[in-house]
Amino acid sequence: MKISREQVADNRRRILEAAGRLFRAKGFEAVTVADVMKAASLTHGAFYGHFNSKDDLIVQTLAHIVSAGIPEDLDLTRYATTYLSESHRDDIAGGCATAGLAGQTIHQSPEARAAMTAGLREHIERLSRSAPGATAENKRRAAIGSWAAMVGAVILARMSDDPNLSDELLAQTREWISPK
Amino acid sequence: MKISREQVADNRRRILEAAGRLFRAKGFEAVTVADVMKAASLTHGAFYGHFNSKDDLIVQTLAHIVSAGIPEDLDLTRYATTYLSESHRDDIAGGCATAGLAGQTIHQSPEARAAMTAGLREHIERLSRSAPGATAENKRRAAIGSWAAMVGAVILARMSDDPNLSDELLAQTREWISPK
DNA sequence: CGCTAAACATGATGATGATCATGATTAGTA
DNA sequence: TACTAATCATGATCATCATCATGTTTAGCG
Repeated sequence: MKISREQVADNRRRILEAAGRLFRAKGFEAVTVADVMKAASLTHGAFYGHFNSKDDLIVQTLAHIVSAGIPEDLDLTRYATTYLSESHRDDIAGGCATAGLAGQTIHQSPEARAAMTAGLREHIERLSRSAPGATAENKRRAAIGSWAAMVGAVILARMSDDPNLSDELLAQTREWISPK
Repeated sequence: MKISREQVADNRRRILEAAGRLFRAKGFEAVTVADVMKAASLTHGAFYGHFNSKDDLIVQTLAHIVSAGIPEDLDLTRYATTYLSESHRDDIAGGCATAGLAGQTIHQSPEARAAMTAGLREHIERLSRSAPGATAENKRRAAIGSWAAMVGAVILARMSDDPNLSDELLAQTREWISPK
């Protein structure tokens, strides 16, 4: 059965969406092509009509996730509060792609790293605008420092199997960031 | 051929050592049991005399890495400088296990997460002692905030495919941490 | 209104890798 | 000095995927 152009575009979108959630939830290696296609309500055979390979899917997915979802005008303090919330920590599949996938992307293809790096650069610039500081350089420093702490704290909080320690990591980092 | 007790103990040590380096360098999934055994100068068949499974190896390796190598009396500022150095960023196989494996451990067995959490708790306590701050609570906050930033910065710096951005992430985070 | 090629489903194929089975050697012990 | 069991090497399994091959349907075009 052939499918309409809109249907095809929607299928591709659903595949990328499903892949994004699954990759964040389980990591690149633990997710199979069949898993992704099933989550997108398709069969594994249809996959290669959309992508050249699983590596290709990873790159496309990263580009798709990373470019979307950054609020244009964000307040760093407010953003940090949301980012370091328990609900964001618990929403791995829907949460920040950097926190969820940066560690894994280090071992991926150059293209995948490039996609993530592009997102990282943009994110830092976005944060710099609303960061505290007199000079542009100070703002950028605050943005990078805060961003590193946010990403690190969420990763550590997700890794900890002790709920109290996990909560504390988020809370202390929240406090630690704001007064600076 | 049977082997002397010391030889066996040494073999096990070499397996854990090799696994530690390989896991950090390539991630858990990308490393095969045969890879590890080869790096330890043994054949894959001997593996199951030492460990029950690959998952078991992961747990033992994490416990082994995490418990070792933390200086008893460290100065937080000095430690941060070393941690956020380019040489540490580039030494993935020999560098900090938290930065190298925390992101992956989230998706591992409960035992693996427990091993990492134990190391994390100990590390935070160690850092708290030398952290700046009037009260114990302030010291702990500084330790957690700094540690989150260090881990996050190294992960992001390793992920970036742009050397300049990577260097900047380390340098800015270094500056961002110290003045507080 | 037919044609053609795209889009998907189904069912291989092939490689990889974790784990097991077997056999040889010898350290440790009686 | 003989015996036993531990340790390792070699060579299977067995399951899991990524990827490919083929067939079917039909959207979109002439």
